[in-house]
Amino acid sequence: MARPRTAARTVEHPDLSEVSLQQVLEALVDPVRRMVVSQLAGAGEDKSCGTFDAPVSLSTLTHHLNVLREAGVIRQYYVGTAKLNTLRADEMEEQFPGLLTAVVDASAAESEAGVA
Amino acid sequence: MARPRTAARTVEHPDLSEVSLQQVLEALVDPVRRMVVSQLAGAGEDKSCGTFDAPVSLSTLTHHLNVLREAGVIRQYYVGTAKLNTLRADEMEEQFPGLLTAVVDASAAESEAGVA
DNA sequence: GCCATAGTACGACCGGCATCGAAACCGGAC
DNA sequence: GTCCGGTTTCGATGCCGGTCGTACTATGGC
Repeated sequence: MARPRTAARTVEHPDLSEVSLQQVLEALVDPVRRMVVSQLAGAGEDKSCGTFDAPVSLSTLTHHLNVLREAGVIRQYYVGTAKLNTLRADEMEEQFPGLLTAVVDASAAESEAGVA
Repeated sequence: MARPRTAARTVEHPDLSEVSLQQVLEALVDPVRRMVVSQLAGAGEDKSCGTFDAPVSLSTLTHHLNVLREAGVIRQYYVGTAKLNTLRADEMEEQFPGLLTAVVDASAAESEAGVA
């Protein structure tokens, strides 16, 4: 595969114009993935794979992160051994106005209600 | 079953406060159901079951309408032999602000782009 | 009463997705 | 070089939801 030795591992990210609404909705419909998105939105900071609080195994979590990345919801990049994740909130807002916000807000509202 | 003979057939609708975000997203993630919602939003008028343009059989369409109703997205009521469907847009907006709008708008934008 | 029309209920089939464990991998620390 | 922690890949499994056909019910018109 002629993998470059010197370059840091890179990750492919779709241009949001190539992502379908269907993909985004499928990405957001899974509760685990919505948890991830919520935690990213709430943290305000990038999180590495291992720092998510999700009731699944690590391999499953990796899968979910892949789905989110392919749907253009998150961006991933390597820093040393860690792989950090960040929301592509601004780009999403441009391509699907209000969508991510609505889901994150509703999700937050719901978990608040659950706590209260 | 002590089914009343004289009363018109009635349909059960959930209170939107009892509907979970999960349910709504699951309802909106299916392309056929999103078609239905888009057509309802676009028509501005109530549509009977048979008037939807969807690539599925009638029984499947009935199933989709049931899912949408149980998710609180649409309201159904009988008029003679017809069963009319209408969006619960206002209530949805209150319970899940911006969500339905974002999906419908994105859906419309996407199909426009497809046509263009 | 009888028929036509509109919609529904039921059961079956099938494909896809979430999930996991185990093994491989990679980069950095020592 | 060697080890380790973090992350990914792979294959297998199991479940859930979309789909359909058919049989059924209900309403309204004749």
